[in-house]
Amino acid sequence: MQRKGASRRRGEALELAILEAVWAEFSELGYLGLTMEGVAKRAGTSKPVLYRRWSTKVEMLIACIANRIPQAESVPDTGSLRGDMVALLTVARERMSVIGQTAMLGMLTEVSKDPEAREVLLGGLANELVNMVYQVIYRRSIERGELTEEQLTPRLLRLPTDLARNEFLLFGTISDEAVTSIVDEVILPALRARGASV
Amino acid sequence: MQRKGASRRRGEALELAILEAVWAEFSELGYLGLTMEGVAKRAGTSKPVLYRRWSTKVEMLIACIANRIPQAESVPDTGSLRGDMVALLTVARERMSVIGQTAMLGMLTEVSKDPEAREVLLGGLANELVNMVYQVIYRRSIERGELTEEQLTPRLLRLPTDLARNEFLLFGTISDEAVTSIVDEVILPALRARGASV
DNA sequence: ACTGTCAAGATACGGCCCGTATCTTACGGA
DNA sequence: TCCGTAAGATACGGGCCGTATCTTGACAGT
Repeated sequence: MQRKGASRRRGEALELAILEAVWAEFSELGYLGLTMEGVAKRAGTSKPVLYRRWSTKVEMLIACIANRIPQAESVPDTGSLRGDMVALLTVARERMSVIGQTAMLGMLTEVSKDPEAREVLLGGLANELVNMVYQVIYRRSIERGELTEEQLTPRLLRLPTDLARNEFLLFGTISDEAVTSIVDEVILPALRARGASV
Repeated sequence: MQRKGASRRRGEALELAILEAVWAEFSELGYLGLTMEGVAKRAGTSKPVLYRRWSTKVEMLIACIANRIPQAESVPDTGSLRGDMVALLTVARERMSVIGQTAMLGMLTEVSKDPEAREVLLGGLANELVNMVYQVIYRRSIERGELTEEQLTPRLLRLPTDLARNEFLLFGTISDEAVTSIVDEVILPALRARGASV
C-alpha cells in the first residue's frame, strides 16, 4: 500500500514494525477500534501479512503486549508484608492500565472459546504476578518468620491478583482505597486466621 | 418480513416477542452470534423496531436477561454461615451460567464506556447478590451471635460476589472446589480475623 | 362509523470490516 | 546467478452495522 520508495522489509524488522503499528492503533482507537485493515495500513503492509502471523485480532494484540511488557519489574522490599502487598497491587494496577479495561475484556472474550489460548494469556501475563506473590512477597514474609509454607494455598496465592483483576474489569481502575481495603480487610485477615502473624 | 397473515403487534406484546427472540438467538448462537438482524428476522419484525427500543445489542440483551431473571431466589437457611455461603455461591454460579461467560464479558465491555450504564448493570444484577449477602446471610449470622455489624465492611460484603464473578469471567464456570476454597480459605478466615466466630 | 396519529413493518442504502484468493515482485541464500 | 519464499497489492463475496424512507395497520377520540 504505502512505503513506495522504501525497501521491502522481512522477518523480525517487519514484525516489530507491525507490532508498533498495532500499539499505535490500539492507543489511538482503543480495542474496539483496532482493526486488521487499520493496522495493515498504518504499518505500510497488507492484511495477508498479518494473517500469516496471527489469525485473530486478539492474538495479534497479545503478541504486541507481550512485546511491550517483557518482564515484570520486581516489587520493592518494604520490610513488611503489608507494604509489599500494597506495592504489588500498585504494580498490578499499572500493568493493567497499560492494557486497558476494554482490551482485557476483549482478550478474555476471545480466549473464552479456547482453553489452550487461555493458558497462554493467563500463564503469560497473570501468572507473572501470581508467581511474584509467591516467590517474592510470601517468601520474604516466610523468611521474616511471619508465615509458614503450610499456611499458604493455591487460592491464597491467587487472591491478590484475582481481586485486583476483578476490580479492574469492573471499574477500569483500581483506586487507592480499593488497594488498602483489599489488603487490610481481606488478604491480611485471611492470612492471620490461618496462623500468620502479619 | 415474516408473519404474513398475522395481525400487527404493538406495545408490550411486541416487546415480549422480541425479547423471546433475543433469548432464542442468544441461546443458539451465543453472544457473538447475536445480531440485530437475526433478532429482527426471528421475531418477525425489522431492525428499526429494535433500534427504537435499544440502541445497542448489549442494551437489548440486558433487557432480555432482566426479563428472564426477575428475582433472585432466596438462599436456604442451612444453620451455619459456611453452609449459607456455599449455597449463595451456588446460586451465583447458576445465575451466571444462564448468562454465560461471553455475554458477561460483552456486557462489561459495552458498559465500560458508560459509567451510568454500569450502574444499571451492576446495580440490577450484581447488587442483588451483594444485598443477599448482607441482608440474609450475614444477618442470620449476626442473629446467631457469630458476627457483629461492626465487623463488616463494604469490601467484605462484596467479597463473595467479587470472587465468584472473577472465577466465572476467567473460566466460564465455578467448580465445587473453587466454591469451597473461596469459602474456607478466604471468606471465613477473613471474617474470623476480624473477631467473628464462624 | 370516520378520521387523524403514531408506530409497525418492509426495504434499501452506504459503509466498514471481515477473511481469503490471486498475482506480481523483491529479498536473500545457495 | 538462480530459485524459493514471503512481502505486498488488489479484489472479492459476505455479514452486519445503523439509518432513511415509505407504506400500512392499529388504536383513540369524536
